[in-house]
Amino acid sequence: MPRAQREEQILRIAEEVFAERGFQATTMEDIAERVGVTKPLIYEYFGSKEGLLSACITRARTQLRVATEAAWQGVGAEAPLEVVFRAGVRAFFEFIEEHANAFVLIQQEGAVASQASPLIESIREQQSAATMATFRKAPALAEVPDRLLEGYVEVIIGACERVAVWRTRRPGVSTQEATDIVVSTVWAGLDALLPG
Amino acid sequence: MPRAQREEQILRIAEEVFAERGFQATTMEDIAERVGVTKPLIYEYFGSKEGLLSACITRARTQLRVATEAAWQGVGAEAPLEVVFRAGVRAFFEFIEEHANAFVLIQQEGAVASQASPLIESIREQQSAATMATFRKAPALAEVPDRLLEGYVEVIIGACERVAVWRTRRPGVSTQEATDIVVSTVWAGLDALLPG
DNA sequence: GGCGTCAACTTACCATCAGTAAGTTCGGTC
DNA sequence: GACCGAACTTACTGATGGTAAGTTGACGCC
Repeated sequence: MPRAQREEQILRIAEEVFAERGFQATTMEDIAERVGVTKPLIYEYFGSKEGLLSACITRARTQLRVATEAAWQGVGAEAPLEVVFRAGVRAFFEFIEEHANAFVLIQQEGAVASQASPLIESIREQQSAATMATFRKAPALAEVPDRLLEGYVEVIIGACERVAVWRTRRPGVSTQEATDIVVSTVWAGLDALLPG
Repeated sequence: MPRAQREEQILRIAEEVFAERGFQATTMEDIAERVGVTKPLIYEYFGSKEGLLSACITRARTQLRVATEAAWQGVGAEAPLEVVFRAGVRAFFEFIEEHANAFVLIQQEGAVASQASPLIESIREQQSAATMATFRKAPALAEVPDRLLEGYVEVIIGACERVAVWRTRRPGVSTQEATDIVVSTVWAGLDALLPG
């Protein structure tokens, strides 16, 4: 099997196994066996156990970024800020629903590995930065100082993550409802920043 | 040295070492050496490496609970909801500032260990439950359905955590400012729930 | 004052698993 | 049909989590 294809397969399976058993409890041979190869091949491709986890996380990060960008694209650049904001939040909850594995992985493996922790943090930073960029484009928010806006964006990122976790314990809550909770809580505060 | 005292010493040092190097990179002998005993004694007292981490986290959870309760106590039960709310948020940021070690530990070791992840989650749940209980006492929120209120509480917990992390990258932000960001963002949404 | 006993602690060991060195196989290319 | 490089394996090492079997010493008790 060509390398690129094998790597993709390993990543898919590793994400699954890590999510099931946790990083620590998973051995490289567990994964190798399930893929149908032997350990050294995985070391050849990913360097170490942490390297493999890192690759899984990086993959998830890219997928989330693509999904978020698509959502904003879909709503159009000239839509009112609230609509853009809502589209991004909604895309997040839909992404989580579709990639439950990746979410469990990230949720559970906050940082077994010294490398993983910053990487997971980098997912949040990616989302913060993207949200900042979107807000910065809105003329209504032009006057708001950077630092304050950054703080608000952090509130949003934290709120989304926590509500997503809460949803896993409350399966009745739809993505729509989750979106509404975040938007309605935070929007009023954000709205107060707008002139008038 | 009597057991209770030795256990406390081990916990203090373990929290330090775990926070410094990360859970995985820390060996039981690192800790034993720094304490001035040998490995098996720590196993005798805490059962396993995960058991030791769990004990560290549980300790931090208790400390946070005590700090939060003290803050609410201090403000009085009849204070307006916003005042009580603000006191809790502020206590959180002050706690984080005083217990940077514990916060790094929890932040970094989201879940090396299968046992640790639910325990860290239980800290958030402890804070959610306490906040829920406080809100439920407020007559103004009596009409709000449980599930919606739960969602709002999750937003608050997530916002606090994320802003706390953000602060570690932005050392200029005071606890007062962090409190203001969370309260001003979320309060407007919460206020909208109040009748009138 | 010796004797038992229990808590605090150590020495010496095992088992597992991350990581590696040295191949082997095989498909394509000249 | 000899060469070469990519994909892959066998067989090993070393570190470290965890444990079994002591040792030491303080304290109570007759």
